[in-house]
Amino acid sequence: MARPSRASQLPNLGESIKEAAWRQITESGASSLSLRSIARELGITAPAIYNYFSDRDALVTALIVDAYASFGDCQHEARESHPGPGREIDRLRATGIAYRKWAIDHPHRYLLIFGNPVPGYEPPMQELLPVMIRSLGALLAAVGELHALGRLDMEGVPHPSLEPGHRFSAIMETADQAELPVYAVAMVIWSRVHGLVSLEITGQFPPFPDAGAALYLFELDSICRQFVLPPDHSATINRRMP
Amino acid sequence: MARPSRASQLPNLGESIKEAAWRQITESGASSLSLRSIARELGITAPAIYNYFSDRDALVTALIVDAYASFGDCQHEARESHPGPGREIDRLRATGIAYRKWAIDHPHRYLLIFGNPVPGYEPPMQELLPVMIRSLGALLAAVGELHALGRLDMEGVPHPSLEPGHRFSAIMETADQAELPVYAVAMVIWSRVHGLVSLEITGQFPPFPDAGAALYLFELDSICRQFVLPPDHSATINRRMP
DNA sequence: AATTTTAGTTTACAGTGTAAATATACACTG
DNA sequence: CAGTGTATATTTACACTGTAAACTAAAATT
Repeated sequence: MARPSRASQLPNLGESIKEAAWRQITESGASSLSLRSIARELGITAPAIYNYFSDRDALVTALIVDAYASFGDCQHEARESHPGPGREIDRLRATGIAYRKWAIDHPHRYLLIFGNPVPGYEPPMQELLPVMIRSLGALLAAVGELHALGRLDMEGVPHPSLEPGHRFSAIMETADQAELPVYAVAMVIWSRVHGLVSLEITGQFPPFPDAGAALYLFELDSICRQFVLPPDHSATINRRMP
Repeated sequence: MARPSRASQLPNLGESIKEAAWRQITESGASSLSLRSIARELGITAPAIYNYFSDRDALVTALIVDAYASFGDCQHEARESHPGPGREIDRLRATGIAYRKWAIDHPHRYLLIFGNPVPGYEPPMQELLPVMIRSLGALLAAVGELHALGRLDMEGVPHPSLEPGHRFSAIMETADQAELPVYAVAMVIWSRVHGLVSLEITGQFPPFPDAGAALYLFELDSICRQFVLPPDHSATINRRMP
């Protein structure tokens, strides 16, 4: 008995493996996923998985790619739900709201891609970069269009210069030099949003009901107030004078 | 041969185990630590460790407690390095600076206590709460004294109400109801600082030289500008009128 | 129909955490 | 000092993990 007849085996085993992996991850925590128990759940033997994923790491990478795709979809959909001129702030806020919603709906996926890496896992950047860029591209676009309208307040934001040889250099080399501060602002926004969300997801939060939602909305407001200039008003005027 | 003579064994084996564990963690990543390889490094057998730690989890807990203690020391030292009245902002900033410095000096310790938890590890809150409270107490004190001086701008900060039965309820029940917004502000500050630092530590950062330091200083400034009112000025005056 | 490829199985090996039984060095007691 | 008890290790054993190698039979191709 070396191979069951096709009738008795489920089609699309590759996808089934990933599904089982997600099921396990979402209940038993992040990196306690085991090839053997996946196989058990699917009624096959463990080495059979190696026909679809060369490695445990390869499986993890596939999961990460899927997670990034799902996250990226969610981000871009949110942004595109407020089309048209004059709604740039709505687009920025919508991506922010969607960020937390997706993270709370899929905490383990969030931690898988943005948390600290799985034990021995070294992420293959070449494979992950495209999906990473796309998923964070929504925020970048939202900030970028505000900048294009002259409505981005970059006061005090450090103007970065390129560092060659870094893992993310590929992203940056294509960018316009003049837009580098936009990246810096996006980075700050991302870090704030990530800070709150990751603390909330990992349970390191105060015992206040709806604290997550309330603090998150407060932070979105803070972000808009700090970085977004009011529309029109001809040029840049100092809006804060003590 | 069931037990080597005391001359040939190292004293304080309990501490030696933790040291070996740290050595392994700092080089081979967070949760790839193995009792057997610790034993190998110390020239003993694996089950001997069970005389000092009832579990692999117990060892991890001990490491976490130590990490919190080191982190807490660092935080309080930073705060106390600017004593005296009129230097409240210095104290707040110093704890902020120290926060990142400690995290960068001990990235694995940082991820161990503030990152996503180790695979199957369920943190024993009863044991960890005291060290957690103490370590975050420095920030809380820095924010609290500003509040006591009427220099804390809590505009828009959500006023939380208590939620019973939460893991952290013990902390909060002792707190003055009127000081709850102080906790909220401290929480926001912590989340911003944690967001930047955790992204920097896990390598999810743009390829800009010193981006971490520059963005971090920018965020500290943002925090002070948003939450700290200028001294004196009799009462509270609206400093932002558009 | 013969051959090759595909997609599984079985077997095996080196890891891991940990429970149970065992043995000995040391500290106490009679 | 002899005898006992306890602390601290070792040995052995078990269940679990990822994964490499050999093998086998179903399906596709020639």
